[in-house]
Amino acid sequence: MNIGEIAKRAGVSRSTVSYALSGKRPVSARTVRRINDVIAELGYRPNASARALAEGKTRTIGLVIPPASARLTDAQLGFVASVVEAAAAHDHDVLLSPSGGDHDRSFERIVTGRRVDGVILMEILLEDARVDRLTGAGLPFVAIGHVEHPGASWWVDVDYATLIARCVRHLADLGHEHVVLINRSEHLVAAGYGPAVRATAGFLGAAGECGITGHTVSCADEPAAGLECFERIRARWPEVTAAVTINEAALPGVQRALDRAGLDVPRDFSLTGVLADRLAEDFHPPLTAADVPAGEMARLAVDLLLEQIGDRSAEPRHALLEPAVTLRSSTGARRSRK
Amino acid sequence: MNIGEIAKRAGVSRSTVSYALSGKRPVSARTVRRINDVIAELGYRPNASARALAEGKTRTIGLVIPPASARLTDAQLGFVASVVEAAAAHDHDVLLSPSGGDHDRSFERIVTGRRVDGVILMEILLEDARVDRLTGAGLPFVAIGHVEHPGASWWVDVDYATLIARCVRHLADLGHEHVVLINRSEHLVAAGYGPAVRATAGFLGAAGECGITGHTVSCADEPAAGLECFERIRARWPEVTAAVTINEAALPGVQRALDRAGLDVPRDFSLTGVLADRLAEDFHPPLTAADVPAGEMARLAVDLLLEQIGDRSAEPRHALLEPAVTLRSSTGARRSRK
DNA sequence: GACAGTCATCGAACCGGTTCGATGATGGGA
DNA sequence: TCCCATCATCGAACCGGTTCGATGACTGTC
Repeated sequence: MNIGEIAKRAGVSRSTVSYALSGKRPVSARTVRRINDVIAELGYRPNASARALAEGKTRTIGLVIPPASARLTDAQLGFVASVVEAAAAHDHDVLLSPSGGDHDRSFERIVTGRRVDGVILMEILLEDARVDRLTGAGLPFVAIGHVEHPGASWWVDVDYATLIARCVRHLADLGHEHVVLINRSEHLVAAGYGPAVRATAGFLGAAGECGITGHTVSCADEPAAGLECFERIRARWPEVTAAVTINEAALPGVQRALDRAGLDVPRDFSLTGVLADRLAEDFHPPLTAADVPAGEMARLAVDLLLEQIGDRSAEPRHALLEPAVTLRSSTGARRSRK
Repeated sequence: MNIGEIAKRAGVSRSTVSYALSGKRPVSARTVRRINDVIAELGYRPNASARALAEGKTRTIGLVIPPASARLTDAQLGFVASVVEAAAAHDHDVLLSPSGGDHDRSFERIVTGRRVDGVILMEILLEDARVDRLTGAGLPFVAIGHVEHPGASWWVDVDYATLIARCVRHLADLGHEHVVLINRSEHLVAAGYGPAVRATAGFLGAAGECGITGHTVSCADEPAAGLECFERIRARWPEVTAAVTINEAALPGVQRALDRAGLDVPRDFSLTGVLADRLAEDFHPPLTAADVPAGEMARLAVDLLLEQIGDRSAEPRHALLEPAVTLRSSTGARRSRK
């Protein structure tokens, strides 16, 4: 069941079989046919490890995911699936590696064992040790999200600052004067998680420019936290008439809180933010929001990575996506209170 | 940066370095120390492909997932993450392969390329060609779910039939006489997806035994479908006072429909089923339900797979989990109507 | 009919590990 | 003092592919 066996049965040398399969040198049509017949008969497939060893290419990319303990969000899940599909479309496989927590052995295995040709790094922090580690190891990689000073690196990200700012301006245009940002968890903000930090910056900047009052709150990535968080907002800042959010997981809780308070969206309260289209559309009413296009980001990341693998000296490239804020039904003009 | 280089700098042969690293033959303490010093200095790590080729083991397991087009549910997502963690705990990596749709090249690559030592197969159908393919190829595998006639194979599953039957009996005990099963999508039922089919069987069987009326409906795996589905149920069978479900994704829609209809749970309507604990707890009120313990199943599957890989002639084993139906607050005695 | 130029194929080396049998050094016992 | 174990280490073969330089057969030309 190896190439030598095929060669023997076809009456040729091992190298001829190899060339017949790869097409890297001409082989007579008759010989190719004979070899193919034998291969079909025996159901032969080249051994991936042997090929990887000889070629120095594994045709595999590593995908570094957050550990299971930090429950993956819906968006992250979609991203993983899309990366796998995009890689499959290029005949590449995907090796998963949890990182963070105590699972850094896995990350090290991937980085130093030449198991993969390159890596896609999810959930980048503004300062991220893994980025330095990969740069140091000389392993091609594409980051999802970008560090504070990206320098010469490859990455794909959504421009949270700009998109959140657009949401704020949209609300200001509708007459809202007191708005709140429902951010991701305190922990992520403290750790310097890009989207959380940049959303805050974009929010406060735009609120200042528009001359309206902007409050920010952190909220754990769970429905229960969303409910609790929204009720706290109502209690603390009753004058707030609109919210902006990037916290997808908290959304069901926010929905529940709105229902419970008897607030009609958008008549009594407006809600918008940066969220996967699917979630925005599942809300009642559907949310005016900018998409987080996980599928597109995945495809882009894989394309960039393969480009980099193909030409190790290529100029670093990146993509900062700015999906449009899609108008749905969750934002409306502020009504005078009382 | 290869073993030869280490050997040269440490003044020993390649085999000595190999033995020092693996400990498969004794090496003098002095030599080990010298070798380790050189390795630490150069940051050497053995090449995984070369090792896999020589050992005939890749230390990698394949995880066959549904294609991204069939959006993964929350439970599936958690399962993937848990498999990766469990494998990492045994110093194994996980290679992902979407299957179904037009992505079967990827599945074939995994199966025939000796890229993995074994496979975990998600989302088994009652008749599943992939099971036969793997059996034929002689590649160790553990199925999540079991085919109709499992024969001598390895698998892990939740006993949907029994659990759903328990839910029905629980409702019957509370006095409910007209209950409905909210199943997964029509498509899955038709394709012979185990949980959907077995849930139906368990539901109808128990309803018959208890002498109550049981209706079944299919529902796509989306919140919107859940809402629509629940309203159809109310219109068609107004006498129904309780529902059993295995459709996690439809839950938010069901919740919305209950709210909209002004039904109080459990006073006016009871709801139970087989669902991930997390989702059951996020419901309002928290659902009385049996858990789908994705993490435990993942760990079990990995353990079984590694056992099988370690001893290829081991007797096939399987696990049919029967998590308890946890009483929360969503089921109550039927009130006489009107 | 000798010669150059293709074309198809072969053999050997290589990728970077593991493993087996052999060998030399050391020490203990008779 | 000789012999035999034991211990540490070495060299070579092997895993299953790819790739390079070489070789022989065939074709066409003058």
